[in-house]
Amino acid sequence: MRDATSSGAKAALYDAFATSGKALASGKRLELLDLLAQGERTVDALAKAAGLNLTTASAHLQTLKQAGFVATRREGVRIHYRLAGDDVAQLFALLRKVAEAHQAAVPAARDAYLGEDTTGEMSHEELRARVAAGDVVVLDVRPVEEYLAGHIPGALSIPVNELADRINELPENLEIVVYCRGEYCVLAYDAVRLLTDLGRRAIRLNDGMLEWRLSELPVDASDLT
Amino acid sequence: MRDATSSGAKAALYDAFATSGKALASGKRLELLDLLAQGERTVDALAKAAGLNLTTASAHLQTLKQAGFVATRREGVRIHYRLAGDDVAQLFALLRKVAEAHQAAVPAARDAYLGEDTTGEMSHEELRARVAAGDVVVLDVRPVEEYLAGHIPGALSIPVNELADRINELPENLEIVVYCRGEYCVLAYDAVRLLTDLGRRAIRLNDGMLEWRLSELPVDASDLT
DNA sequence: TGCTTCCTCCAATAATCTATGGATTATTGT
DNA sequence: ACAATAATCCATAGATTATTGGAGGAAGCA
Repeated sequence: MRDATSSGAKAALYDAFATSGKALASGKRLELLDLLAQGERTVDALAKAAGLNLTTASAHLQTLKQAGFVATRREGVRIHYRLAGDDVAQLFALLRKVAEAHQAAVPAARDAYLGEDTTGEMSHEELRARVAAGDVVVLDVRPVEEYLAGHIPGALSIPVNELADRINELPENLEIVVYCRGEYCVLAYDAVRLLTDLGRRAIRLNDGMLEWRLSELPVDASDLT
Repeated sequence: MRDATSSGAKAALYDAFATSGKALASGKRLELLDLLAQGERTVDALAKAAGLNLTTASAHLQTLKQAGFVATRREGVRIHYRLAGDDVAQLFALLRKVAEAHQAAVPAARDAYLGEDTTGEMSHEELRARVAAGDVVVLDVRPVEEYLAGHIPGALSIPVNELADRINELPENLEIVVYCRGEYCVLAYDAVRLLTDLGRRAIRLNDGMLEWRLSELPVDASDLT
């Protein structure tokens, strides 16, 4: 008797966990999570950033909401989505880490997407020392809205697509430490390649904003216009 | 040009992560992961323990293998599956934690499955003190093969379904601290209810074997026959 | 009130996933 | 070589999910 009841309850519990698992079961949704880890966004902005039809993006967001991974906030006519908590970002980061560690296809796909890294990378410990020494400048190459939502204190903001035009904003004599969203974000790779092609000394930061936040390192949020 | 290439590569990378996400997208697979977190098992044993058709279990295990979550070892005619690493157990545990924190359905499903907890639970810190004081006995109520694959040092093994018959193996004067697989494992709940009904003092350990391992607490493995 | 914008809901189709029985492969024992 | 056992592979029916266009609901503004 109890067995019959409890076996249904057992399946219900595992299925509830699986509801959250399902949220991680689509590349598009993971892309949305990656964007949301940078800060809150409207549905429309998310759809554009992820290259999705508005309706499709909305549907994926509903799936994420069912899993409890995102929360919403209405502001006038638009609805802002955000991650429901740091633990969600942590789960997302761990999924990627485990996938990279155990799934042969990931390193290959990673290299194909990010391209070669000719310069290596710098740890945040080293960055702190070099910043203290006045030796480097930190550059955030994400879209401005993500910079505004939270960035490394003291970092300059030049989105990678404006970098060629605005390179004169960067001091010529310092090494440039570039970061973007996270470990698998292509922007910093592209930026470092561009900067070195233009004769600057540039290196990627080991962490993107995602890892930086999860390490509980300090974050500045601007409310610049 | 690079954009066209890289957008395909981008999707490929996210889809590779999603392959691992998909492994978490079915209640049955999560149940298999839960079992595998206790130690390696053959396909047949897993199928029986999870109440699955052998073919279905095999198919789910292939999905887990594709995600890189499990590894196999052949021994004669049978194939033993095991988790590919501690990080997989960690991911599984975090998924459950995040789901419970953010998904309203989980606490309800949890209570429906586990039943009421009338006694509360004991932390592993407290357990250590009580064991040192010779105040308690630790009881593992999982199936014997899981006990053999790894258990808390000094714990007795009486599977919950044999508990009523073998209760005389437990000292009468000590409080009994019961544990099983993990936070959502019903065995310890059932055992504590049974023991208290039979007039013993019994309490659940806060951790199951999953959490115990992940906390890097000491584990004994027997090679009893 | 009517119009616009942003988003969600609904319906339909295509694609994918789950579960299962039967066939196939790998290994062991006779 | 043959039979037996354990597991995977294959084909398929049924269920679930993804995507999209269009309708509908909620604010805000004229």
